[in-house]
Amino acid sequence: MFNETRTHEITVDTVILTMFDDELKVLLIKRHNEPFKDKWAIPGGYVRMSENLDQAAERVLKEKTGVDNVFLEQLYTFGDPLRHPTSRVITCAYFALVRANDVQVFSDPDVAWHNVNDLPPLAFDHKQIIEYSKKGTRERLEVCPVAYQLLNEKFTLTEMQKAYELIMGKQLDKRNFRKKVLCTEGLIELNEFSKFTSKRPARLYTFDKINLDSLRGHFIMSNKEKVC
Amino acid sequence: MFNETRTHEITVDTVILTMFDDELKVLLIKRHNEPFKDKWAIPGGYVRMSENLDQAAERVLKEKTGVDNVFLEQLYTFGDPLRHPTSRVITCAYFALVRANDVQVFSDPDVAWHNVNDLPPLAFDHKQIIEYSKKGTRERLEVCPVAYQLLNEKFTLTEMQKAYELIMGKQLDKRNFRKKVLCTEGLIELNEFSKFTSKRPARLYTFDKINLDSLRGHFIMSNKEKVC
DNA sequence: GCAAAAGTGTTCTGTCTACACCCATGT
DNA sequence: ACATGGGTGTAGACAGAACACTTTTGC
Repeated sequence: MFNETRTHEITVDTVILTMFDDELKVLLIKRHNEPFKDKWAIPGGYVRMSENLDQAAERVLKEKTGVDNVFLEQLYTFGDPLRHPTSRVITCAYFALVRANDVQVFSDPDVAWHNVNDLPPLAFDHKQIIEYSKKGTRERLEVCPVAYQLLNEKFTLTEMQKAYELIMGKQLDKRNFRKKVLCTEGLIELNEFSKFTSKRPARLYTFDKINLDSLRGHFIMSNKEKVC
Repeated sequence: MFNETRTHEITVDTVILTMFDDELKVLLIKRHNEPFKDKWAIPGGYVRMSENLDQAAERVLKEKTGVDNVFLEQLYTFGDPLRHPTSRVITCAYFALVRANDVQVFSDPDVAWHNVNDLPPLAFDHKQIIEYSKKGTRERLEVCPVAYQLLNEKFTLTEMQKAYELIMGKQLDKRNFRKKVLCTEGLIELNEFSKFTSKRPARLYTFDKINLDSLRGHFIMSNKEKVC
């Protein structure tokens, strides 16, 4: 079926997650061409010869969303020979957490946010890649407060708790959550309160940008639901 | 410097770790050709068109060590345009833990085990890849008992503790270690004792093979030495 | 009998979990 | 005054860390 040459194509695919309407959303683009015409896919593109993988992922993210300088990490590389029906494409998957407000609005109906837990039919192995991302985001969040990336610059603790709950896929106890999060390094309590609420105003917090940068890094996908 | 075509080469490189002489060792091969002639490198090879990345890594491992059916996981993909001085090679790095006894002996002086903490000059970005592997192995071990893969089928708890200590890079308390490890699922206490010791014989243990298989999986490299 | 490694429990401390009521504001 | 979401503390369970002596064997 294959001739054993050395030529593969390599792409990056980016799982771009955001939060609104009380749901974790992933950005999908409807394909106009074969293969998988009219199926939805996560944004991706070929890696250029002059850029490294991180740069390629950043470029793709920027091109598709206008979003820049965010939490973006390599997730896993998918290289099944049959993942692309007509050619041999190996893809290095990245995932990103972005603020919904930062993303340019799309007039194009073929670019849309979808609930990560209610996906339409997807092209290639993109369903698997999104599942990996959900797991990766969860594991990442257990280790550092990446959920900030989903929130506005100033946010309430209730908003942050919502972000945690969506990523972790379970409800959290309000008091325990606050106790834990309030001693997170980099979290800054502001003397400002949320307006435009018809209820008691909530205190606003922000997150130290210096620490945000140090969130960037690499990590390994682990398989916690096995032995021990 | 580069023309922006879509042709890259893709390889897998495998960090093969084992344990003997009270050291964690990595298998290195001395290069006979440019680039990096006479430098040491981790074993790698091109991904064939008919195989997926896991299969390519398994094949490379098998070719270089004769070892089969071991803990082997994807680590990270390295794609800096300058990582290879003369062409554009993206490499998907894997790491494996193997039993020293299972590896075929090498008559070739250009294939050798080196202490992971005392490496000779390495080709490409292989030093970085080995550093990633050390970290990845550590994180993996915190989650499941992969250290078994370094030990003989029957082993003493002291031997296992040694493996943990080498991977974790620190000494462990004997009593705490045993308490924790004795309730690991899959560990089987044998009614056999180590011979060939001039001291008190130690009880032997083994590990359930069914559980060993479930060790295989994917995981994400995380960046614990930052925020929180 | 002594050298050397094997084997064995308890206490303390910090972290995670469960859980219910009052507060501040807008309408 | 009431409806709504904001905000707060304590007690029990559990996991990890610190720590020292006795046992078994070969020589």
